[in-house]
Amino acid sequence: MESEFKLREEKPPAEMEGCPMAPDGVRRGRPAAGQDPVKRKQILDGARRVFIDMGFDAASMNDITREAGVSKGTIYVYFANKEELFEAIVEEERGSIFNNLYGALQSGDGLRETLINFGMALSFKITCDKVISAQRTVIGVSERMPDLGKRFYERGPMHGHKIFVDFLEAVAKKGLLEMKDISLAAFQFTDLCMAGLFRQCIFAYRSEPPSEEEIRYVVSAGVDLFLKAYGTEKLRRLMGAESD
Amino acid sequence: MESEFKLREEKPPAEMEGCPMAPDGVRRGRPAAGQDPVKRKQILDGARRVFIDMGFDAASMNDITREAGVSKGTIYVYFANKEELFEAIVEEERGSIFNNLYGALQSGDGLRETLINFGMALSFKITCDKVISAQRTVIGVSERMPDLGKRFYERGPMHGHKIFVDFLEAVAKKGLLEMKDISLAAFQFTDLCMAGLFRQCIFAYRSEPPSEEEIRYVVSAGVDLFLKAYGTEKLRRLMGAESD
Amino acid sequence: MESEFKLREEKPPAEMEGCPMAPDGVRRGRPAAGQDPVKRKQILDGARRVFIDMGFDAASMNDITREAGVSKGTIYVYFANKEELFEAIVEEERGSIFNNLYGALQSGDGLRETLINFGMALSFKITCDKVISAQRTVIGVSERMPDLGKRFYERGPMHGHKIFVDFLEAVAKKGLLEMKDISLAAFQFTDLCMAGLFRQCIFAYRSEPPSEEEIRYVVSAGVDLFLKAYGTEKLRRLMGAESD
Amino acid sequence: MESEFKLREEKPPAEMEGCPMAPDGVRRGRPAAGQDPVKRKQILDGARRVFIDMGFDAASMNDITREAGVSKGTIYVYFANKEELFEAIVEEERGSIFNNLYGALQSGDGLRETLINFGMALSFKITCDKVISAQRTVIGVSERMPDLGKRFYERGPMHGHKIFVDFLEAVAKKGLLEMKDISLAAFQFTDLCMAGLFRQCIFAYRSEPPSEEEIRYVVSAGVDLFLKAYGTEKLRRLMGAESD
DNA sequence: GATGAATGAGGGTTCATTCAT
DNA sequence: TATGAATGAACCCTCATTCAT
Repeated sequence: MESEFKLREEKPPAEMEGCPMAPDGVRRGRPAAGQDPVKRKQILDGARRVFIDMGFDAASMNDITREAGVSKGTIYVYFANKEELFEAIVEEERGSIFNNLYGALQSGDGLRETLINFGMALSFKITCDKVISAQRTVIGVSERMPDLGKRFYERGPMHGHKIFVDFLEAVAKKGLLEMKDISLAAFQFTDLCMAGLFRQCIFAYRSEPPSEEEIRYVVSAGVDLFLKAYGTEKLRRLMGAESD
Repeated sequence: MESEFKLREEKPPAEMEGCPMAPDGVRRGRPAAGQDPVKRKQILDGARRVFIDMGFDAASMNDITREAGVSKGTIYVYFANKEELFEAIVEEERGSIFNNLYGALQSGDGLRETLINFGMALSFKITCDKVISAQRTVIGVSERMPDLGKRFYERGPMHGHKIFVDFLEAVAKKGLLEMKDISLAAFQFTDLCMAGLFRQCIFAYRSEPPSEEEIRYVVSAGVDLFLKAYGTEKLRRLMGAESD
Repeated sequence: MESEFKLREEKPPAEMEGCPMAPDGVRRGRPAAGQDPVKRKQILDGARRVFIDMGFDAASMNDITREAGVSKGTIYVYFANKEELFEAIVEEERGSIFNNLYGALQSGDGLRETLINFGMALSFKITCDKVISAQRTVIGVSERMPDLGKRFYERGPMHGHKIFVDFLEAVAKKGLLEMKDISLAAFQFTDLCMAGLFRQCIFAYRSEPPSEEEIRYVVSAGVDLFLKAYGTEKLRRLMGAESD
Repeated sequence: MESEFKLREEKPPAEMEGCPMAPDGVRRGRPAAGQDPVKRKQILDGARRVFIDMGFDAASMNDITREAGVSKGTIYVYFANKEELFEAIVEEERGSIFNNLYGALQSGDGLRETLINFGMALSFKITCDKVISAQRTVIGVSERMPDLGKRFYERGPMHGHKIFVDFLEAVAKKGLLEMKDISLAAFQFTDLCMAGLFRQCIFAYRSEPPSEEEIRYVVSAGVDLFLKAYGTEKLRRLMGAESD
């Protein structure tokens, strides 16, 4: 991503002399082959829709061409082949799903409220239609492209897991939680927040994503269970005071 | 091919009723079109390997032909088209995964031991290579064939869920557990038993399935959490006595 | 055809000993392979429907199997291959179309009436749905199987043509008609009787065969033309007397 | 391939309007998908040979590919499927057969000569090898694609029929012919001109098309019959004067 | 640099024919 | 003898990729 902008600032290679360039040194006119970020975005936007709706194999480059509104040849300038384009899409999706998912952990609210907010944000995201489709697409190819799935999980859920582990550690330090295995506790928490929901959505057992109320219900129950199991006496005192 | 004769003497499966059969009850002669269970198994076995390795779209009927060792035309005698063959595979897989998964609930053991045994059986099954591959295959098509995914979940995980709910209800009646929402508690339990594992496996973050020790560790922690949250005073007394 | 009956009377070959045979020497039970006229008829009846409805190429042996109610193998006992079966059908159809078509020429009626009756029988036959379909089927393969088309025409229309020529010759001898080229006159007559109709039907320009009134109208006009051109003074006198 | 450039400078056919075109009116660059008239012609030429030689069903797209010298995919850029390609061929053939067939009616010659010339042109055309093959092809599918056959007849023979009816009407107005039913008379005329020939050719009873002499013989006889039946006294006077 | 027409291998499916039963 | 399951070539059509324009 950065390289796009970096390249703009490099001195143009010799064969580019004669290319239109304004006196301010900013190149106008055509970007180098495969370097126009607008076109790249156009391609990715079209490809995302197609790949996520149909899956990797059922998506055809023609479909993508049509959806993106660019020519076949152009796609192959920006991406070596279907697979690389797909990988770029997956990378992008991962970002758009998991970035900004952990902000809830930084509110200064009480622990229970924070956990509920975080749990809901997580559960909402993971079970919403768009994201379920994207995950299906990734899972669908993970047998043949395990590295792709692995990278998706590593930079997505696993990255978030670490953030959450840090959060729990901080809370533990404050003496509000007591967990023998914080990483495991973190996994337990996230899975409690989606109890039953993730698999129901990913297998299309549910045709609609869970409602906000349902998510709140499941997350609340999960948080309660979590706090009952890992909350310290100190936490209980604090919360008792709070609710008074 | 030789196995044909061996198998021929087995009891014919239920769906063969109505086929020509000699008075002695042993079927003679050639089975009806699409009815030879040996050939059918051959096809299903080949197709299973191919579908589960490659996914529905990437699997070609030629691959299946080759893998099954039958001719292209023969497959179309037994199955109307690729999709029906796929559905048969999914149905079969579902059966082989989820049947006999809930026997652990019927041991007369103590509650904790029973839950651990059940949780381990479940977690083992769901995260083993074969089953992960199968689930990927189903998930991969659930966008375009939601009914297939739905049926898989309904007759697989959801069916098991109900069995487990019945179990929990019985235990609750004995006064050992106290749950406001038994169904939710059941989902929490199963997800706690696979805490983190399912998604790590399904996304190929792990290249190996979890070891028995790891599963035991996760399940034990999950059971403890569950019992701490839902166990009654009576249960605690019983367990205390037990562990003395 | 005759061989069927002949074979019945032959001494059964050695390997037939033990076959059921009544004391009167007439074999009961199974006819020799490919010799049972009932089965043959069954096959031909099924094949006729299929071939005539779909044409040679679009007809599948499976369709015929189903329509005839006999097994694939049996068909190949009676007919070496699809083409031979087709030829048998065409032969049969030819017979059923053109046999008994020339009886009208033997009525003792007056010439005009006889010609009208004959023309109508001809025109009716050639333009009725069943026969149009059959002719399309034959014409459709006449490029690739010219002999088949040739034989159809030769033994069908051409045979009838000769009968009609004989008729016209007899009439000419009676001094009622005077034709320089009787064969040409015969062709002219038959084509006048179907003026426009044949091609309209064969190309499906008409979706319905012509009605009896239409045929009568066309045939009457054709006969009038024909008689005006080839009728002698004697004929005119006779007909004048008749209509008085 | 070289011819491409030669032809490129021809006036583009009507259906090319809207294609990118330089201000000088000469189209530059590559034609749009399915729009290159050279390639289209190449495909049609190949397909025509194959379809007309083998009939619709027996013709394979591979055969056409080979005959046309273009790749399979290319055909499908120009034509949606086999049937549409076939329809295009039939349409083309119809045009090439029936266009310019009625010019003979506009010579200023005497009636008899005009009719003979027209009748011969018609008879020649309809019975020549190429056209017989084409008609067989159309007839062969008219059972399953009646609309195609209907359109062929409507825009071909039926269109010509109307032109001929107009001609006869004009002649009748001049008092040279007297026909109660001009349309029927027109059909009678055309069928007299091919008396016996059309069916003999279409059924492959004749392996060779009729010679010019034969056609002249049949047509002359047909015209004579026609004029004898429908000619007025005035016509006879005119013709008598002419032949003196 | 961008285009999209062209490619031809390979997709799912059907078919005439054979031959073990 | 009659059967119909099995065959595998060939069917129509789609596809990722290339390269002349």
